[in-house]
Amino acid sequence: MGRTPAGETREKVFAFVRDRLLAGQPPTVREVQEALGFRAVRTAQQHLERLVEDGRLVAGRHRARGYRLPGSIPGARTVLAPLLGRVPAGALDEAIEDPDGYLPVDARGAAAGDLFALRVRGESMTGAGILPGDLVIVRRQPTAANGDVVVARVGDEATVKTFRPRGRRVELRPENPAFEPLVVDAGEVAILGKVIEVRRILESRGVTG
Amino acid sequence: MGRTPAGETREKVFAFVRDRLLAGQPPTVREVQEALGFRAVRTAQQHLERLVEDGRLVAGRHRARGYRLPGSIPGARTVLAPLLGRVPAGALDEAIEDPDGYLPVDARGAAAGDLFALRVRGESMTGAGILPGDLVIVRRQPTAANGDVVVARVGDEATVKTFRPRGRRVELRPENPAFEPLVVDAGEVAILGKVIEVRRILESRGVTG
DNA sequence: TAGTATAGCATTCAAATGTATGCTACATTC
DNA sequence: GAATGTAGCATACATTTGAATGCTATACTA
Repeated sequence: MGRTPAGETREKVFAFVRDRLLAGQPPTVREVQEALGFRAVRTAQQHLERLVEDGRLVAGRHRARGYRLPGSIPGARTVLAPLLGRVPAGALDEAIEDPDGYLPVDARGAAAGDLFALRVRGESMTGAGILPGDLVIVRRQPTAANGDVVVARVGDEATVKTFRPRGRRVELRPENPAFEPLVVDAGEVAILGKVIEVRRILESRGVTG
Repeated sequence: MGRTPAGETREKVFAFVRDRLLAGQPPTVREVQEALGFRAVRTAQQHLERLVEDGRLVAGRHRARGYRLPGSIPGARTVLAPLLGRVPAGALDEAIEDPDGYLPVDARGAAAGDLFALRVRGESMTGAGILPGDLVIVRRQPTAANGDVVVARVGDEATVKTFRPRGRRVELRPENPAFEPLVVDAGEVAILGKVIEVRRILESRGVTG
């Protein structure tokens, strides 16, 4: 097999490895070989070595699937957040054990296990551009700042609302004039987490799972 | 070392593996062993086997770091869509070479290279829940169906609008009464793609770059 | 008390996988 | 045209890593 123009193949190698890494599937050298159509392992290996030399990849020595992107916690940028079918009445951990699927999320600044996703029901947040059926990505945290959009549980029901502390009480404010704010004692509301992203799927592709 | 209460250790094993998988770092059997403090590889291995039997994990045969969460093949359907800083006047491909970053997208039903992302400017689509600053995930396609939200280019400007064919003309309709629909000859408008997803980042985490 | 299932340990084997050696061929440069 | 750098191939080797064999000990149950 003849050679290809300078640098061209290497870009393809890098793109392949990068995509696999960001997708959470570190490739083996032989997977790179196969993906690029090389007949020799060594060829893929050399491309990877060059990418490491150029500082575009870093290699873990003798580690299976050991290539990583530099300057990043190994592969940790994109994580899969479990999509919970319903907000559980009990512990959140239990619901996470049996998700409806997973959403790929850029987790920069959030720990892997701290994220989950919910499907929004009702029109109480349409004023904030959160429509029924939208998916919210939530970072688990027990408190929130004034104005944060949070997932909170009052009694057995969990809702998405804007968080407004009112002294010893808490206002959970819908962003829709047709709905009434809910004001309860701080002790009666449990903050499950903060909404860090909203997604709307316009064309059904389902979710991974 | 004596035994621990039934099931307790297995839960820890599962939690460890799940967290590692969701973080994009599939563990080896020996990493599980070390993390749980087992003195024998076999012990970790057996726990993993049981988790597979119970259907809580799936194992790739003889694959290094081959354990996965069932029903989700992490990354297999997740691709990275390039985020274009501006809609290019010229060919889309050129802009894709130099993106502002990447967004992880569940690509079920779409080829990897067919997706890109744009940041929405202006308030012309607020009625459809698309706010300024939102990110739209776009699948490249030259045509669209009536009612699709599309990215279209008229002259040098690209906009996000609802697509309404009007015979030989095309109506690009904003979803905001404060804006006027744009009606032009079909020849004057180029459909760059269809918006298949809308995202809003409520807490700055940047985008994968 | 015997029986069974679970938890764990020590060790070995085999497959997967990273790494190295040596070679040919093409393109560019001097 | 020789030198040099890049691209690619075939193969061998070493480490990592998944999988297997056999054993001991504890808890629970019939």
